[in-house]
Amino acid sequence: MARIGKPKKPPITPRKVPRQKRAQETVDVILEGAAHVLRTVGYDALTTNKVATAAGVSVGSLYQYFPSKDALVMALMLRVAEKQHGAFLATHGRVLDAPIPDVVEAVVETLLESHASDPKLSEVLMNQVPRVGDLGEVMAYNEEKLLTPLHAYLVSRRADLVVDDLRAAAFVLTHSIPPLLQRLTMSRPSPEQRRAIFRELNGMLVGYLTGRRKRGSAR
Amino acid sequence: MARIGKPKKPPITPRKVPRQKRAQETVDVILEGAAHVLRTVGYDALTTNKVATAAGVSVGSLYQYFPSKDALVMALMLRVAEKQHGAFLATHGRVLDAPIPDVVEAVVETLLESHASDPKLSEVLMNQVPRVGDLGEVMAYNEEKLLTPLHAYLVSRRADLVVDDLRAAAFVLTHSIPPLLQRLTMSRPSPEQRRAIFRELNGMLVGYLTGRRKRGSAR
Amino acid sequence: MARIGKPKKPPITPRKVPRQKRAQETVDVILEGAAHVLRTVGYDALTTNKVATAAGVSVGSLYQYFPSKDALVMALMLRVAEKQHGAFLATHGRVLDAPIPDVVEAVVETLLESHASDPKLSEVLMNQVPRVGDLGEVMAYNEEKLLTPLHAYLVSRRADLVVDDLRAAAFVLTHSIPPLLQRLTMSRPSPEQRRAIFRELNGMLVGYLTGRRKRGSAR
Amino acid sequence: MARIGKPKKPPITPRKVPRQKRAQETVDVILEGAAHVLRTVGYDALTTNKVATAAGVSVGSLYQYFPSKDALVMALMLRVAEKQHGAFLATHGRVLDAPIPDVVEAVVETLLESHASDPKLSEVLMNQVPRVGDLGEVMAYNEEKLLTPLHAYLVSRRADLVVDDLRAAAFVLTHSIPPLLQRLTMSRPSPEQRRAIFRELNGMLVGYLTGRRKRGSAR
DNA sequence: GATGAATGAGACTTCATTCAT
DNA sequence: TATGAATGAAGTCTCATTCAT
Repeated sequence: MARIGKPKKPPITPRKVPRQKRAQETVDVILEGAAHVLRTVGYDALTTNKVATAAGVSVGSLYQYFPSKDALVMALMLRVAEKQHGAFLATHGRVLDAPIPDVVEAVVETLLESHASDPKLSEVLMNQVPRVGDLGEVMAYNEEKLLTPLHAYLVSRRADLVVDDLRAAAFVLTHSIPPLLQRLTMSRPSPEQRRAIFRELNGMLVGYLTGRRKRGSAR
Repeated sequence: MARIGKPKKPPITPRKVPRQKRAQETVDVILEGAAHVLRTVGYDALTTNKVATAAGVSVGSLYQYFPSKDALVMALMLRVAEKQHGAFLATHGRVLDAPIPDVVEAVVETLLESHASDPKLSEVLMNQVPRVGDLGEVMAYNEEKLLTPLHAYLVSRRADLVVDDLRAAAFVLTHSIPPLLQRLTMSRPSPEQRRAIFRELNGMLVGYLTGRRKRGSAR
Repeated sequence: MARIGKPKKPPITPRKVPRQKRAQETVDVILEGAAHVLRTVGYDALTTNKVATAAGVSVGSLYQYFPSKDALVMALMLRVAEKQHGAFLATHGRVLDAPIPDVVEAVVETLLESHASDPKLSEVLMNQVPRVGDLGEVMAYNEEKLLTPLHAYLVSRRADLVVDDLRAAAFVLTHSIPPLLQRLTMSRPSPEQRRAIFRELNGMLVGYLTGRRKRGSAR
Repeated sequence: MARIGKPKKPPITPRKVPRQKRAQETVDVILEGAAHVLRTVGYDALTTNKVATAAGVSVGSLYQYFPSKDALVMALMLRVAEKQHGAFLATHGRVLDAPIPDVVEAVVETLLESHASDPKLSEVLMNQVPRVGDLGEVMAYNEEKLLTPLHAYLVSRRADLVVDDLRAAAFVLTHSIPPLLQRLTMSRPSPEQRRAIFRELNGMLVGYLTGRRKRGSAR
């Protein structure tokens, strides 16, 4: 009575790289459709047919480029993450040599804004997509992406910091700030609340890194 | 692994409150079955039939006590959260009057341990259960539970703190520390790594709250 | 660009052995439905939904007992083959000690009739079911079933035979007669044609085995 | 492996007769592609796209020459059958006047070898292609092709035969020998087994036709 | 109350065929 | 004429939930 396990999820890597312009457009259109469906009905209720309809293409076309529902969602996640990471790197690069409090403020602001630019999509991606299998790996990978440049930055500014273990510090920052900002966005705060929390967070980080509570404060 | 949109969205409150001992036992057995299935195959592959089998009861009996799959998972989540919250409250109550660094250390330790007691189940519950609908509300509610006692605590120790906005501070702490600890557990760190990160986190929190980097440090 | 092969056909062994009377009835009803669909539209156009409808049950019930379309067809093939084999064994047993020409005639007659009793189903089973994978193995197995008793019979009557290599003879007979009879049935011969061919075949076999063309012929 | 009922049942005759050399080459290339795919993955997994890829042309081009998948497979079957029939006719013509045992041996040998030249393709064609609709007709037609020359031969040698009903005899021979040889090839026999079976078969046929067990045997 | 067989909507995915470029 | 992207009907199979026994 051979009982056979679940039949191997379909692959998740893109099925074919679009070569023609039309094909690339189709891919874009599908991803936009996926984003729309995700925002509208969430991950669980997303179906490949809904996405195809929303994108104005046939399911067949969708499967031409994405071998499975999860491959589609993954591609969208990667695209979003790339955009967010790009924003982070840009800001980070711009303020590299600024005083630490300015860096903290700019970076936190940027991270916050990357959720805010498409809050519903971010929320769904963070809260509804199950962190399992390939999807889970991609999410973990996306979160880890902050770690390396952050650690490098801490090292480069070591002289200005009071932190003992830079690697551990990078871990703490990488894994506590983004979730916090995500929950902040989710909680739809009033502008005052937002500002207050933003200020507290900045204060905590600056104090943690430099030992000083505030810009120029000698306490 | 087709996740199917629930057809009718049945009620989510327990169908009947078990009054008799045997009934309560059945409920326990079912919840243990659910926990087992969750640990074993994850949320997506959990089916009510698997749970019933794991629990050694029939699906029919399961539906006698839980009107839907979500009600079942929710009940389990509540039970786990209650246990974790109880541990938090116990620790918190025990150290109420201790020096702040001791409180921080004790509480962080407790939170960390509540994942460690059943890591696989915690992981699945945190990472795979979609935060949507009733389930999402329960999860948000569980996370928020920390906020009130934490805020009350900050108020009670206001004199010892350098924090400006206690409510905002409570928000920051409530929503950054648990995710961090969850990710720490997930990353299966070596004991040294774990200790280092633990130390950094404590340092950050104590510094943030008291303005002093370390216990007794005057810096 | 990982290209992944076909996603492992679902298992083909029965999913559960029916324990209750109702369940056994359902299984029977489903197999009858499958036979009906096979006769009506053939293997290629058989769908699990059509079978379920024809059987008056839901697809779900079908999948409760047969994990895939091919498992269903296979179960039916086994059932049919068993019946045919039973008929063969009965006849064979009955005439064991009769003169060889009588045995040949009786056995050929029986084999021919087992196609004739449900010619359309036999035809579909023989001609449309692809002999691949598990299905192919079952078909080969069914064909081979004749070999063993036939060989045993030849051995037991060795004294009366002029055949050199009994094993090779069994192979030749096993693999030439059934296909011939199947094609005979398929060709919807007139009774005279049928009788003529039947006579030729018997003549060929008796001559081959005994060296004599006809019953009592000394030629 | 969903076999999908063809929606519209398009015509099955070649869409255009290739007049130009280049077109004929394309047709050849496509048929070779089809043969390759058949050998490699079998009939069920054959898709027009796979064939086109294997042939190095586009699907569009394939449909330029073959109006449907079945037309394509049919064309290939006809081509193979023609080759096999040609070999049979050649041998048959060559030994027309030889002693019957020589004819039997030569013809059986030739038939056996026509499977052996491309065994995998033969196997797929015989075992996996459903004998339905046009495809079924072509296969039946291919099998029948032997009947006419065989009957003519028997008539021409009537004087040397002990057979009563030449038409019935032709039917028996036509429909029993090829399937037997096909199963012999399929069973991958050792050379000895092959020879033994070959000998038995020849013995049976010669005995049947001439009444003598062996070449020159007076028995 | 318990059991577990039955239900059936609906998800995912494939692939023969078409047609704009 | 060749190309290959697009189409979409249709098939297989799952699983939350019900209900007769």
